[in-house]
Amino acid sequence: MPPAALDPIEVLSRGTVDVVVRAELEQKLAAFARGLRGPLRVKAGFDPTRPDLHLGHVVLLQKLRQFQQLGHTIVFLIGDTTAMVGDPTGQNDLRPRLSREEVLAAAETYQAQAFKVLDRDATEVRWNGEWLGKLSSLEFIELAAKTTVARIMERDDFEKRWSERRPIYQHELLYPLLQGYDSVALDADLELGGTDQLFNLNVGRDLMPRYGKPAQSVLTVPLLEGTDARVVDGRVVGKKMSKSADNYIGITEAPLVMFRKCMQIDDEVIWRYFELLSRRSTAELRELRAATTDPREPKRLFAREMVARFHDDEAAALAEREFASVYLGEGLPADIPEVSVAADGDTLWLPKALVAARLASSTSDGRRQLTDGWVEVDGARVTDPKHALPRGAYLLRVGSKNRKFARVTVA
RNA sequence: GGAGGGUUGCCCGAGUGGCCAAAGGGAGCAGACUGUAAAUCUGCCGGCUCUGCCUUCGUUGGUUCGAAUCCAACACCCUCCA
Repeated sequence: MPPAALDPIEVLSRGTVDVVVRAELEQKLAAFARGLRGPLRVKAGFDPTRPDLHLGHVVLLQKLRQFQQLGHTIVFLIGDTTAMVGDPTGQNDLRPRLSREEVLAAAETYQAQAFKVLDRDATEVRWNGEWLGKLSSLEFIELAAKTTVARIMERDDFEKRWSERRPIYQHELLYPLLQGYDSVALDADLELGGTDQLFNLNVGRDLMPRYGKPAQSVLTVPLLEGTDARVVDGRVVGKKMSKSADNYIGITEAPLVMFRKCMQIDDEVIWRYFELLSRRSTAELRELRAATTDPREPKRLFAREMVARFHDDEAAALAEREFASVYLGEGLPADIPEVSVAADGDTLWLPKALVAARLASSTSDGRRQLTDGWVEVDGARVTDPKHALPRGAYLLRVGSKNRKFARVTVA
């Protein structure tokens, strides 16, 4: 991808939601561009609890990357201490406390994945335990004295719970203060986060002048809609991408899986993905969209771009060919899961083989698949729910369009 | 503290003694049509080597030949009164 010189104004516009305060931030960027000041310290906090990054996380990482490309410094803050407090999410579920080892392991994976997007050399990695761990109770009280209850209660979630007389724990009120204090400790010039972080980011902005430091600017990026999103009346509608909703594209997923998931994105929604995730310029995308006659083409381009980015060009080319062969033709995927199962007597009942190969969730399910005609053994359809496989090796296929494969050895 | 309403499968929601593994919708899965998009249509959608059996309708116990349905106690949620 040609990393064309980035325009700071575009960085602030494309794929952003709130920019607080825009004029102020533009001024900081312009001052740097004219050599009147050093690079901005751009902070973003990461909760070291969810190690598997997907494209939704990439939206933020990519925005950070753009600031790196403009020459600024990214401060990648691992919230090892705040993770133990838990950001009040409005849910009343208390997050399980993580052990030190778990936090370290999660942070490790997180970084390994994040640096697929960020330039490690232009990134400063910090842990907030560094200063939060040292905060004395006196200092902590001082910190608390710098904001009012009214200010904290402005947060929608708190306001709502208060009016509904639902519990708000004191530590929840303190969380934004800790996050804000991070900005003080890091001398952040700008903090980035998802739209759901706007309040917390602004607390940091408010806090800094009270410590005699210039207020950080704040920029939020949208929470990417999942792969099941649709466009209704010209707007993208859908739940945010998440593993639990199973509407995600993980950046460590196999090339073929990634390619396929991209191809399954809605024709209109794909432009949202392009806007937030592609390295192509806005102008280029506009042209592409105008020139598109076959709606599959932009999806192929996007799929290729993502696979190339998280794997490499070769993998992307291969995934595209494999996709055409496996899902559009009669080819077999390169890696088919293999399992070996012990025969039950001399044979193995086919539904059990399907379960063992994880193609069916239960023997009842497997039996249904058979009677519904989904199953092929070595290329021949089998519909008898009592079918049993003698000892030997078999290639199982379930589904004809959206197919899944497994090699099973009955031993 | 008093009075009433509620708790059903992934979600919403019907069902008030057998015909209930439980209507209907949504989600999901597979298929047709396509371009592995959408929309539409069709089938499936608790488990079990399955024309049968087992477990499920907040929890526990009871009535009954038989309970998601009736009774009791308990838990949680909602509304009204104090």
